[in-house]
Amino acid sequence: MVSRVESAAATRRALLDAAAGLLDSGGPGAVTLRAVGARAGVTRGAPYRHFPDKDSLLTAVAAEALDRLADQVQAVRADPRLSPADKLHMGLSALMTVGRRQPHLYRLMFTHPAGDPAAIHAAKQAGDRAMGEFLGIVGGVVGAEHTRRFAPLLLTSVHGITDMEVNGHLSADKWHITAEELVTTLVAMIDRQARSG
Amino acid sequence: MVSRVESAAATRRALLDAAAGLLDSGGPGAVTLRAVGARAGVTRGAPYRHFPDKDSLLTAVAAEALDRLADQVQAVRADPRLSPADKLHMGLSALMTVGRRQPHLYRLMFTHPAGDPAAIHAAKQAGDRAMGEFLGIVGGVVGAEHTRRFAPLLLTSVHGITDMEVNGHLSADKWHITAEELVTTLVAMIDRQARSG
DNA sequence: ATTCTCAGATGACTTTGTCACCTGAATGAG
DNA sequence: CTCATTCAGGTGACAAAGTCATCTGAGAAT
Repeated sequence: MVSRVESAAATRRALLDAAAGLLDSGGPGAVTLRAVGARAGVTRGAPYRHFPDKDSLLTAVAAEALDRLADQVQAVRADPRLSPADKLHMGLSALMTVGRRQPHLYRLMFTHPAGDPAAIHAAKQAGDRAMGEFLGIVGGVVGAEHTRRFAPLLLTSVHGITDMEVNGHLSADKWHITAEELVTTLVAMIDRQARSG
Repeated sequence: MVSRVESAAATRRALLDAAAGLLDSGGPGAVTLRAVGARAGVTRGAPYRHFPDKDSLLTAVAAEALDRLADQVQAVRADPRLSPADKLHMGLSALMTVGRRQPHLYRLMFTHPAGDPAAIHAAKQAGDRAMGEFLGIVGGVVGAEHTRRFAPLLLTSVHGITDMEVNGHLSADKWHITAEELVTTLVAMIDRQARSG
């Protein structure tokens, strides 16, 4: 026996999963409310019982992805078995992995959120949390006094590297370098800079 | 008296300008073929005489923007009055300026091009040219032997900084740092690194 | 037991991309 | 100069998709 709220929660979950699945497999163009509904086992109008509009649904998907990322980074940060350098590497890898495995979702995560204010706020909240976790990890490597300067640089740069790769602008043919090499170089440079002055 | 080809070329030009204008002022959602046609002084079906589909039109807009960027960077690179450091600064500024003044266009430029193969090819071509100019400028600063390593890093990083700023993920409130500071730090680091090791 | 609430279904409207077809003017052959 | 041709552009039509008004039936509250 399923209570009404349980059923509603399950549908909401199914809608989010359906939207994320369609986004992954077919890109933004494949995410239609009709397809989302069908995949979630409901009809085209049902999503409006859970989200004010399509944008809000997409933004909720982005918020969940950012939350998952924040969780991952938090877990890495809290793992006492890892060295600060390893934490940094794993944290950055987590970000790049999203870009590689779910390029459309990655784009959604870093696009200005749209939809109703509540959804937008949730996405920003999740993004801020993810960023906060990254800041903590970077701080463990370069020291608190350098965090303000280097953490944002590291994050934006790795995002740029990932974004360019995701969009096919990092073809190995022409650049003769991989995303990993770029990140390694960057981290080494920042590490050295923070150490020496 | 306007020959037929002149008229057609003018319409094509008007369509591209209209699409770019709508993109700038209203975002991707405002770019409908009907609106583009109206703004260009033709009707909804006319664009199909010049572009196979909407994606190809957008890709052509992106290609032109990339070409303009390449021209700008080329001009900077060729200016004998500028020092290598100034060229680098101006080249990177040109990129960031596009992001700030035309955020939607900027996104379009760095998104995987869609549409018919010819349009896609043109966009890639323009992108490659812009990249080549940047490579040249960076090479003038860090030396040819370091270009392969640092030019892509610089470009992807500055793109990431710009993209994050454009999408509102660089709020000064939380990061306590500006895009300019990030770029300055990055350039200084790379410069130092290339000089010493 | 009755009424209420709300998730979900359905029909309808609007916008938009796209295509088939039509039209008139510039062009090129004779 | 005349006429057939080519092609940019207009028009009608259709399907897909977002959105809303309305309806319905099953759980929840009284």
